[in-house]
Amino acid sequence: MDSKLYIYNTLTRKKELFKPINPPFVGLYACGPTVYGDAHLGHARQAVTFDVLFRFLSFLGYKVRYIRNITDVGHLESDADEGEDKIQKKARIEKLEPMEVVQYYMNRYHENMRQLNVLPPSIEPRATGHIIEQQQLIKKIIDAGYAYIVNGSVYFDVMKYDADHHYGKLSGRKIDDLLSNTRALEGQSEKKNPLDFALWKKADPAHIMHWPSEWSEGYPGWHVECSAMSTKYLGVEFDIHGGGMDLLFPHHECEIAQSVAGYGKDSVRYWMHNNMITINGQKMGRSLGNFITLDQLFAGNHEILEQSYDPMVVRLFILQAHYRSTLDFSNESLQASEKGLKRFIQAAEKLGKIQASGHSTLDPSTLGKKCLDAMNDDLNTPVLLAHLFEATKWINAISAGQETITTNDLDGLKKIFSSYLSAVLGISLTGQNKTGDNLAEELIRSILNLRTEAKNKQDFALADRIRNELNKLGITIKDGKDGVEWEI
RNA sequence: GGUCGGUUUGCCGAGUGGCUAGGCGCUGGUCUGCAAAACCAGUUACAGCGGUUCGAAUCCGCUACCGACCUCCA
Repeated sequence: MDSKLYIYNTLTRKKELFKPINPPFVGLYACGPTVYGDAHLGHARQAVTFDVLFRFLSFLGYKVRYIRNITDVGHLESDADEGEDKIQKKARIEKLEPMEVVQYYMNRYHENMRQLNVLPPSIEPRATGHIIEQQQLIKKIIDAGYAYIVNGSVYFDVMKYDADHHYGKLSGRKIDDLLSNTRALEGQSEKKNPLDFALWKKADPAHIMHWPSEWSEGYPGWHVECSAMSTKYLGVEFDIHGGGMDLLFPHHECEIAQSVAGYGKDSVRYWMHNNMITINGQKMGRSLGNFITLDQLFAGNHEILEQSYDPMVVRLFILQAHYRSTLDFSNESLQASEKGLKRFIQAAEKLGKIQASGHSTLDPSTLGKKCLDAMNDDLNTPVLLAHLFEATKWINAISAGQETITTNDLDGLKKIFSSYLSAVLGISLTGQNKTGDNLAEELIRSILNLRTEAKNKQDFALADRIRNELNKLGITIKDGKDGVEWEI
């Protein structure tokens, strides 16, 4: 395994040569969603980013164990470890079991991932299924002296930890700065210090999800699940841990502290963080309420969407930017990606029909290396795509008879398309660019446009005929002052 | 306020001390009954001001603006 993959390590703020701890095995962990709402574009970016990493490592020949968790308990709504569990809140509002909420949104998440051609991870552990592992880790941290118990809750002692190690080394924070910036809730906190975070919380009587423990009937804190589950399946030390940049602090910082405190060493070799999707220059986020869900995107069902977008279009849109840059949502950009995808699909079709010749007028021999170099450079998917677009230009030229290619070179070209575009980037080129539903909608829309034209020409006989024909199919037409509406 | 990051051609978005990123759009062309589609060609920018350098969009400094994190968030 002699790869030259460089990845940007948030811990060192540098691109580093990737060396697995136990080649050819690679352990990869990425923070998945908290399932209390539909997945949005930001979740798609996280999932696609680490899916591509998973695919590329596998492509390079590594045996990758990819863990992507589902958070189904434990994240509270407000700061200072107070407030209501989000899943519980949803359950209370909708009169469901918390596990029903979890199952519902998890199913929908999986469906969205399938649509985006995101491969299932090797293991998808859930926090509620690893309460014991979390308790074991908490116990280790207590035994090591880095946690204290108050009224049945267990808190991580950040000051004590920082005295021995360095709390803030991932996010570049200093404990003094953090302290001067905490919005401390004076008085009622059980914590010794506002920076301390909960490892285990005693459940108040209204709390639905709780488990027995030696400290109290309660539930695990925000950050333990990832530390417990990653090390359970990947070992105390593993290769890569990823997630969104917004998890960098405090979530991942706390994970490091927990590992060092509990296991006596850092668990993670390479920390990777994908950047945010922005909308009008501002971060898209659940808490900001400015997000577009994937279902809305795929259906065109949101006021700022001019049309629906195929999941593959969304995937290509995401991959046309580097994962560490912010990516701004706009209809124009998505539409540009839609055209680009079409270009790839048509090139792939042509590629299957090209006849080889005695000699090549183009030299595709270096293309494979360029593609590999792009990916090796911290997963530079936009550059890889640029090379692949270059290849489509060649394919078009060969197809038009302007250039010729040998069987050998043709095979090479085909191989590059299938390995990089399909296998590594996960762009599916089946040509099923539109779902059946979207196609039907567009057919109806174009028929209605014909009718509008007829009406404009005073050809009411034709216009009425179209309406009657559609009526027979159960489609009702409603002429309004803002245009034609229809429903089935 | 602290920490970090960004400012690239009409839009999105890579990149690098000297050589065309790419996609979309636009313009022109090929094709075509017309149109569309498709294809081909053209479209050379790097916030401002200083500095380092033979040479900087690329390194350094300052200024302006934008954003992220510091509270749950992918």
